[in-house]
Amino acid sequence: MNKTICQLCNLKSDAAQQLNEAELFMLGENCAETHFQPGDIIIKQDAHSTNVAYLKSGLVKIHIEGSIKDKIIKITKAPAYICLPSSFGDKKNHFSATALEPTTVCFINVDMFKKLIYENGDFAYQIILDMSKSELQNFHNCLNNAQKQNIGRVADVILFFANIIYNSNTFRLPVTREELAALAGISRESCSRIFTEFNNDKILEVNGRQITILNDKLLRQISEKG
Amino acid sequence: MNKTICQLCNLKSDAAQQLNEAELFMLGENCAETHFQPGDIIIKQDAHSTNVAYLKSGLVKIHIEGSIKDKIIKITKAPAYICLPSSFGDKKNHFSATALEPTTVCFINVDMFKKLIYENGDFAYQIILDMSKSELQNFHNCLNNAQKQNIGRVADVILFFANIIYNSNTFRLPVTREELAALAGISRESCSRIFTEFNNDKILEVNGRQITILNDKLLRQISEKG
DNA sequence: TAAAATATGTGCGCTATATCACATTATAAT
DNA sequence: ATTATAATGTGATATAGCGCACATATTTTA
Repeated sequence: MNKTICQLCNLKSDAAQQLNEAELFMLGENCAETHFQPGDIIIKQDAHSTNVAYLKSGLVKIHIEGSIKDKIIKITKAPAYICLPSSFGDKKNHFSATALEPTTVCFINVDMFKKLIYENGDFAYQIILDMSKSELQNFHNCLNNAQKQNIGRVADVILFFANIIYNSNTFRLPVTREELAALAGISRESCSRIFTEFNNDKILEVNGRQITILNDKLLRQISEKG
Repeated sequence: MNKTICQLCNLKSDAAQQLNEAELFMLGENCAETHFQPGDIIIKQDAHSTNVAYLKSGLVKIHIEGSIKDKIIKITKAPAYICLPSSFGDKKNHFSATALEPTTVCFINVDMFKKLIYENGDFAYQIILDMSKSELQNFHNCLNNAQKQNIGRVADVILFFANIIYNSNTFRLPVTREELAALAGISRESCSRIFTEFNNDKILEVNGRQITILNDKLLRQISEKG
């Protein structure tokens, strides 16, 4: 396992910022930094999980492979631990994670991670805080998808990219229409039609994957009303 | 705040079982045991959250009040911490919790709870383990609801009561048809029709809320196929 | 640069399911 | 016991959105 120098890292997680020099050294000794290109699989569903994955930089999709279609659970940007719950308990990956942009991941030995939880209360608390926020976010997503109709879901996804991922009203989608549909939980065709509609109604300017939000207010209304 | 004697409690959570005498004493000093009857509100959505809620005995529904309809997120039986993620971070209840059966809840001061996380690594680790399992379960539920059609969702809910809650093929539903529909994410009418169908097809014997599973195998198939 | 493979757009019919309307039956309140 | 209230069942209707089929455009590979 390639060793990493965590002490010098300026992209530490909130939790790792609670660690002292000695703990950071230990962490580095049990940590492997790996780079991924778009499309590379970072975590493979159903595989044995022996490491905690910390997303140091980049963007990934968390997805689950069904019999036919792939369902995208969520899109996560750095910094974040990904698929943390899979690392505990049954030690099996419940989901896959695939890079959408060039991405750096630190794989941390799960026993070392546990040791840090046991020995550093501040670290443990930060992990719990992270998991709490993540879980509430997930619930929010699930409910949105459960209650809204297609147009609202697509509006949601666009606002998510604009506000959470890129902090800009102009951005290039990191996913295909098919993936966007899988994230919104709708069919590719419906997704396509809604993009056309948004473009015609001057809510978006759509140029392939290049998106500009023209009518933010209306888009929000659509997202809220469902 | 009524004091509780946690040392003598034989319904301790996995986490609390990691505590020593002194810690259990402290816990008891910052803990109020309260009883609820079916229909009683245990946690109110949007209210300020100052306590962690431990479900010592009984059964509750976790739900979110929409503008018109109520969506039931999940049903949780004792022993379990409920709405834990709401207690951290923004300290606001994101969901409501309502008793479905006579229920006992221990409200634990959140600062005491944090203190235990900071000071006892085994306690912290158990909490993380609990949250991990709970989150994976939630994901599973969300995905089911996202991908299955109505008949599969209803089959799911019935199997959930039989296998997870009551461990029996004969049981009395603790919820109305309307609530069951809100849990499955479908309309009351559709739910009603599916019950009739299951009864006609001799998959279930339905007598109001009294349910007997007659054809477990078929019910599982329906649940899996969606 | 050509060819193959993906990705995307769009018309059309079908079906699952929500919703309305109302009858009927339980349950709670007086 | 009797009324009021809530819960449940069921027919009829409307429609959102899926899936198919195929055209077109874009990207990748050879």
